[in-house]
Parts: sequence; structure tokens; C-alpha cells
Amino acid sequence: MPNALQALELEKFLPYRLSVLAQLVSESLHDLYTQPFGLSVTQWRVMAALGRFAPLTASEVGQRIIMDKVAVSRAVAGLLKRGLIERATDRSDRRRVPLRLSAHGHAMHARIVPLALAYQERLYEVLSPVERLSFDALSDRLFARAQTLRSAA
Amino acid sequence: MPNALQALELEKFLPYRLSVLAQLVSESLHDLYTQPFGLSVTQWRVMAALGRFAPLTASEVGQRIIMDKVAVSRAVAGLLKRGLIERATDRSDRRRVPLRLSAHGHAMHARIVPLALAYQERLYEVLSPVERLSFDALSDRLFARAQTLRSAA
DNA sequence: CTAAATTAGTTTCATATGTAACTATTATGC
DNA sequence: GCATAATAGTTACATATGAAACTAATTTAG
Repeated sequence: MPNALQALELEKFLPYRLSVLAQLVSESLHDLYTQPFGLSVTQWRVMAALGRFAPLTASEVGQRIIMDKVAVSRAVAGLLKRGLIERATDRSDRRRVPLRLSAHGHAMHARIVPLALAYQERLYEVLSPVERLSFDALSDRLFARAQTLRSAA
Repeated sequence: MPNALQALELEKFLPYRLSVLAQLVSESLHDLYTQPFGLSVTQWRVMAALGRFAPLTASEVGQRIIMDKVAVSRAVAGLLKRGLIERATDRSDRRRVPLRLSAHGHAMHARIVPLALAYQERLYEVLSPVERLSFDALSDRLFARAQTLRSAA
């Protein structure tokens, strides 16, 4: 019976394990900023991208955070309504709408970042510095591999 | 300016990296069974849980695959409609509804499992056997740590 | 034994998400 | 230059998801 080798042990199956770990971590992090700041995950990611990379258009934000333009557009609409980000006009190409954090947005960003980094630090505490680097490098290689496989198929 | 240490580099931020990697892998895997078999991710996970662990109630399925009972209930409804799983009656507790794969479900399961394992193998190809074990062990520790932090908070 | 509490599962409602169609603007081909 | 194609972003529709209310069955307290 050749299928003896083909049993799927979910708890050891890499895609499953990655999914469960990422979801748990994402939910934990979300707890840090959802109630006090009223941001969705996508809104926070847009703010994080803008906080780090000066003015970006919606498309550029999407490339940074791997999010499609519809999701970005909706997050941007919510952030604009709350005055957390600002739009500029690109004189040379009026299709493009450069975005940046407002003063209010910067202030909120500055309060969330330390919480996010502190959470990351608490997570990483179970790994030694060498192990952290090792995990980061291995996950990078898996990511690159997954991209290769996806584009090949 | 103490905040120089507090810059958030998204691309190095562990929760972000995990999320992006898990999503890419999950989508790639989904491509393998969505078109040919017409299963959603949650439906496939329910089938995988039932394929591995004999009869399970909906709640037990949820515990296995870390999915809330509403999601399980909906996936089960779809699988029942297609005749891929069967319900039994628990004489001693009629609230419980033990589930198992039907013959049809078993056949489909047997065709998907090799595809899933082959994908995992192609992913793992970029890592040596030692690196695979290392990655698995490190991710296990991160998962346990995330659980501890979540329950502590 | 009976009322209250618990548990398994479903349904409902409100929100989130993805795909595709749409508007506005700019670039390209002839 | 003008019709066509391409690009940035938004809107619309259909589906997916989560929280909370609900039903049915069982357990527990007194």
C-alpha cells in the first residue's frame, strides 16, 4: 500500500503551520491597536507604510504591504475621514494621488510603533540572537521559493 | 532623540513577515485544489481533519484546525450538500454530531493529499534537512510563545 | 425531580474582502 | 492631432467572515 507514505499530518504540514502561527500573531498584535486607536489591520499597515516611506501613492502603498489597490483605497478612505492622512496633488500626473500622514496621523503612528516593537521583542524573547537571525533567513528563503513556484505555475 | 531606535521597518517586522509568507503559501496551495475540486480553504481543512482523525464532531474539528464553530458549521453544510462527508448520530448525546468522510469524500481526499505533500516538498527543497528541522522547531517555539503572551494579556 | 446553567450547533446581521466594471487622466500608434 | 490603449483610483456586486442571538439537548444544584 504505497499510500502509507501519503498520510497528511496536518499538525506537521508547513502551509498549515504557517497559517496558524501568522494568524495567532496577527490577532495578538491587532489587540494592541484595535481598541485604543480604532484601526483595522489594513489601515494600520497603510499608516505603517506611509510612516516609513515618505509620500506614496495608493498603488505604491499596495506594493509595499502586498495589498491590492481596492483594499488600499478603502483603508485610505477611512484614514482620510479621520484626518490621519493627507492627499496631495501631483501636477504632472493628476491620476496619481500622493499620500502622507497628517500631524494627527504622525502622532498616532508614534504611539503605536513602540507597542508593535515591544510585542515583537516579547515574541523574539524565546529565541537567542543567533536563532532569530536563523529564523529570519530561513523564512526569507521559503518566501522567495514560494514566489518562484507561484510564478512558475 | 530616543525615537531613532523606534523606527518600524515593516519588511523586517516579524508579524508582518509571517503574515505575508503564510498568505502567499496558502494562496499557492489553494490554487492546487480550488479549480479541480471546487473546495474552499475551510472546506479542505475540514476534510483534512476528518481524513486524519476518524470521526470528529464539529467542535473537535474546530479544535484541530483552529477554526471557530461558525466557520466549521458553514464548511460542513457545504460538504454535506456535496455528499463529501456524512453525519452520524451519537445515541448517548444527541447534541453531538460525529462527522466522517463519505466514500466520495475519501476518494477526493486521496487525490488531494499527494498534491499538497508534493507542494510542501517543493517548498522545502530550498532548505537542507537540518534547516527544515530547525525552521520547524523555531516556528514551534514562536507559536508557543505567542500563545503564552496572548493568554497572559 | 425540576429550574438554572452548560454545551453543540445553526442562523442572523453587520462588516470585510475580492473580482469586475467604471471614471478620469495620460501615453501611444498611425 | 485623434482614436486607442494603458494606468490610477473608485464603485458595485457577490461572497466570506465574525460576533452575538438563537434552538435543542444535556448536566448540575438544590
